[in-house]
Amino acid sequence: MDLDKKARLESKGWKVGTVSDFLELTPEESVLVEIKLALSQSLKERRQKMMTQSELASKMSSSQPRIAKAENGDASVSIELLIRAMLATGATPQDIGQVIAGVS
Amino acid sequence: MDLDKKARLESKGWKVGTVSDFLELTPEESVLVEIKLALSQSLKERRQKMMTQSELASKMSSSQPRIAKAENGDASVSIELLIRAMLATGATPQDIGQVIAGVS
DNA sequence: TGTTAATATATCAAATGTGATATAAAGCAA
DNA sequence: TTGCTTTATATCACATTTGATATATTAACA
Repeated sequence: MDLDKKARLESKGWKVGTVSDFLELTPEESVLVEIKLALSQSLKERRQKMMTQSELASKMSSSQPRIAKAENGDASVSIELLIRAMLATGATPQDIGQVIAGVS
Repeated sequence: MDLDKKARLESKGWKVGTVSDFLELTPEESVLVEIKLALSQSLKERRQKMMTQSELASKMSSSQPRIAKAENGDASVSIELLIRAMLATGATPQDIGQVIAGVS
């Protein structure tokens, strides 16, 4: 993973620390972050095709700002919320499984 | 979903309410619970083949009681923890994706 | 039986994630 | 430009999830 990716992660609140700290992320930690980012991206693509962030938010009783963070890979968003949002766009477990399986 | 399944969920802390409340769970909510249970089961099977709950807990700086809850589908366990635990058993994103895709 | 390892249950303070609100910024058409 | 819609950012009180600890239960076996 290059420094641009590191910078992108840091700007979203991911605590990747210094370069050496970053390189010391365990594979498990890295994979978890990558899973979250993959879900974020997929969510954004799906949602944009069919509704606004506000519409999705009310469908799942969340808030537009939280959807914005979810789609931007903000570190404060749980996988749980990402999956709930995917489901609210009509994604099936198969769709979600495929996104996760596509990581790494 | 039958009443036995409802009883099983309730005993683990899932707030499924009365029968009518239970039947009014949205498909999204049901699928989310099923994803969690599928991950729990897969985690238990994988972990049992290679280590104790305590060993897994220290691998991922969690605690043995939390692993027990994760494996028993307790409602207090997040998908995040379930996935972290799966990764700690050596599961790949493909493995995890397959478990989720197998739901429903 | 008794002893030990493994797992399950209970409790709790601290950390993390949450929706709500306000508001700023960006996009886009008239 | 002006309006209007959508998305992004900031803040915060509240709820959920957390690891830790203690302890109870179960399992396996001498």
